[in-house]
Amino acid sequence: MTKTKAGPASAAETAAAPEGAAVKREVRTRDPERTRGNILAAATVEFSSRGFAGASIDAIAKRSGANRRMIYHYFGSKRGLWLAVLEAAYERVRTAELRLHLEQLAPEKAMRALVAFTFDSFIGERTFINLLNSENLHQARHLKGSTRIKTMHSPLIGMLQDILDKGVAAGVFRSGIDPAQLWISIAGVSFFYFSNIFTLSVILDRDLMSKKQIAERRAHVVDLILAGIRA
Amino acid sequence: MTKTKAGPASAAETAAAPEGAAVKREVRTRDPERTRGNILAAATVEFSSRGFAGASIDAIAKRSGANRRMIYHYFGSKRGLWLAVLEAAYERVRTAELRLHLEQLAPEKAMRALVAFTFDSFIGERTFINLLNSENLHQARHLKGSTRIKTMHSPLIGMLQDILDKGVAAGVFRSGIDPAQLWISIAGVSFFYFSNIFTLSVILDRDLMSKKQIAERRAHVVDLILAGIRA
Amino acid sequence: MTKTKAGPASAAETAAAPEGAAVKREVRTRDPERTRGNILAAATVEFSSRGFAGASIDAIAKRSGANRRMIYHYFGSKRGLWLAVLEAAYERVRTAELRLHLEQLAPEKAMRALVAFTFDSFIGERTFINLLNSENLHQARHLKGSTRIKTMHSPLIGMLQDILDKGVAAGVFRSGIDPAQLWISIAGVSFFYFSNIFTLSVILDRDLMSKKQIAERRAHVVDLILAGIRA
Amino acid sequence: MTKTKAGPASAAETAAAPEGAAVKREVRTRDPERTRGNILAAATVEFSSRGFAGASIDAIAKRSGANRRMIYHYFGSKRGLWLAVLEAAYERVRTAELRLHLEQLAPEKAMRALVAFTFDSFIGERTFINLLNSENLHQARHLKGSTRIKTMHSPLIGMLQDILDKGVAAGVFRSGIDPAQLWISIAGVSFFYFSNIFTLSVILDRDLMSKKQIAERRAHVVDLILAGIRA
DNA sequence: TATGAATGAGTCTTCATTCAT
DNA sequence: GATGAATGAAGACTCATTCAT
Repeated sequence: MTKTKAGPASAAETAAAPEGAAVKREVRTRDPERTRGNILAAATVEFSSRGFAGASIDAIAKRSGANRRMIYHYFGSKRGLWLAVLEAAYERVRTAELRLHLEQLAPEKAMRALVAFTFDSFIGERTFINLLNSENLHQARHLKGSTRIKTMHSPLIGMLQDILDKGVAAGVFRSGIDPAQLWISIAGVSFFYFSNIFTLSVILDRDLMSKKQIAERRAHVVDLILAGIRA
Repeated sequence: MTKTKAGPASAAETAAAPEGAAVKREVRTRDPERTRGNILAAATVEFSSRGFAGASIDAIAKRSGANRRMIYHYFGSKRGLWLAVLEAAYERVRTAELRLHLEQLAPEKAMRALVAFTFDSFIGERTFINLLNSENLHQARHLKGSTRIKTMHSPLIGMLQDILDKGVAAGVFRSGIDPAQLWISIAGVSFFYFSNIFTLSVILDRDLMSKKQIAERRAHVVDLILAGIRA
Repeated sequence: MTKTKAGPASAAETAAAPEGAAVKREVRTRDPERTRGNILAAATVEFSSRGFAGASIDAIAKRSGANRRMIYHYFGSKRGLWLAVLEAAYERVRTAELRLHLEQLAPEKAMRALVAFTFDSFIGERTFINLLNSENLHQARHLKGSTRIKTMHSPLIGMLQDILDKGVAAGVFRSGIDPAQLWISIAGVSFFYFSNIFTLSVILDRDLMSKKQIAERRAHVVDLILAGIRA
Repeated sequence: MTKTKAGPASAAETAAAPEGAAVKREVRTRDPERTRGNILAAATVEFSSRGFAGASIDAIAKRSGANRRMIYHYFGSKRGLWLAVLEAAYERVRTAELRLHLEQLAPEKAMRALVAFTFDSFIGERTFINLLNSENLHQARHLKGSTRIKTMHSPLIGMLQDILDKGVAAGVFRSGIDPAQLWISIAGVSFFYFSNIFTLSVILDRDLMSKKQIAERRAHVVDLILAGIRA
């Protein structure tokens, strides 16, 4: 993201910009890449914590340390900014998924790892959850128009297919399981827990945010899925 | 628009107001119950389709056919109205759950019925999903203050406990399954599909809203859960 | 315009509101008719002196002494306000025209009076001129939608027809003159002088605003038209 | 968008830029005359169709294909640009007037030609009309400061004087007519028709833009003026 | 109970203009 | 000569809420 523009002063500046915090720079040099990045980071926080309608351009500008006008310069509109935030979030998730290497593992171990990875990816990260919920509230209006996201296919489904095939061949998994359906289920049992963690905590009268509860949930999820596909 | 003060003919008119539709009455008699109900119905639509921040008091007033001031009269504030909407939604869900009678069924059949019921309860109903997502976006701020909802415990968990116990005794289910965790899983695999149906449809490039896809999902969900708890 | 609402205090209040000036009232009682009127008066000044785009809702609100929000309450939008201003202006002009009684006069005298009246109606009144020019800049977009203005036909054309007929019968006017064309000409020779008075003053290097120049113009206009239709 | 520094092919390209159209060039060479001209053409369109306040520097920049900054480079400010547009418009009109040669014609024929020429000069050209109206809205603020325009006296008034003198000498025109007043009248009966063509069409319920109506108007105007000055 | 009038702070967005390169 | 980045003020319009009747 950072464009090294090789000025003598720039090295120090690009060093540490606390992401998400309001940025105050003494030296206001020109750095479009940085300005754009700051806005995007600020918008991600605001949008994900308040929803699309609840977030305000003003607050985003303030948080990013940039001028309000710059948002329109770089992103055109509130919706344009939202889309950029969404795309960046998807990209981050997909990138993380790509770092997962399960080819060498035995089917059962691989599946355990994949489920656990999916579960863990939601811990301490409401950002993506909230963005997804908001986008679904708007019926994926923005996502539909994004060619960029459409081409970012999740590698997880391909991995699942491979693992399932190997497991079936090894006689440990039952056959006939649609990997896409299974992926939705794995994501679902994890996502729902974190997405609805606040209301569920009230309804069930438990603190689902606690480490203990999360660990229990993790174990349950892995067990349930593994048992669910066993031969 | 024309206002005629309570004539003798008005009694018949107050009878049936189609809930959820914008109400246009020639004769506007005084009918607190009705006014309140109209506002609540209108607010449910607006809140669930636009989220808390996205919904406007004005739009709700217009849709309900009531005066803007009446909203404050009956519900105090936007947040008060939101809470009332939320409570009513929970109540509707709980009431539906109570109509479910699984006691006489064999454990497996009962479990299948319960999973299917949960799944079906989300079909064609984004209202509750959206309300829940919005409430979680706000970290259950309103729910926490509602004594009414806190006492409305879902009967499903109790049912699950019974079914699991019977199944374990009959040797068809494995033991050691936490009914609350299982309930979250059942809800999760169903909820996530419908909650994220728009983004998932784009990402997976399938029309998940189609009857065929929903039927497939339903079968997968029931199978997965049943297999997941089998002895 | 003033709606006498027969409260004991209202009499004093409705007395003298200096039209067009910023209104500051100590007692801020409710008086919709008055608020609406104040806004309309303020908008007329702003719109006519700055054009549609140049006028600002804020300035109109300030000048009217009303809240900015009230403008939207009463007129819906800037364009709605503009239309109301335009309609009121047309109404004032038509009303003035109706006070003209030329039936008893001899044809030549009547025609002189009508031309002079038309000319005089533009003296010291840029309001209507500017509104018309702005509306034409926008291709009569608003006027087209106004049923109210469409029904306000100018009585002048009918009068012209009568005068022409009588003059032809008396042998003082030539026949075959279209009253509508003549009306456009009478209006044109007067309107253009006042509408373009500033640029013409510069180009011709004369102060066309001076009383002397205006008197000369008036004489020329009356003479030209009279000579132009003479038999 | 791609910027290629002055290649050998660029010479041919700078030849003919269709004035008034948005310019898209692959090769963007340095051509001050052209850039200035493009801006001026774009500004003429924007200003004349939206008025001074309604036009935006941004839109002009976009339409001209030039950089926003260039406008300030060449014209200093929005007002400076407006003045340049106004001056160019006047120049075009004056140049057209100079091409009119009436010296050889008999007084009546010459006068007819002059009136018809004036009338025709407004057909299909709202540009100048709108610019004049806007400038008058601002009380000729910019025109007053333009030494250039002040020296561009309309040759028409001189021509009128000559024709009137010849006509009086020949006994066909009455004496004592001020050529400046007559010029204003000739312009007025023509200008007003076209300037207010939209509102008049609505009010009179006729399509004054139609060829038939314009022809009728032209005949009326010529006849009226000729009759108006006849001896 | 019910209503429309009224408010001030807020919304997103665009304005003309200047700065650094 | 030419460009894109950056700015603060202003644009129209909507917000949730309260007041007077």
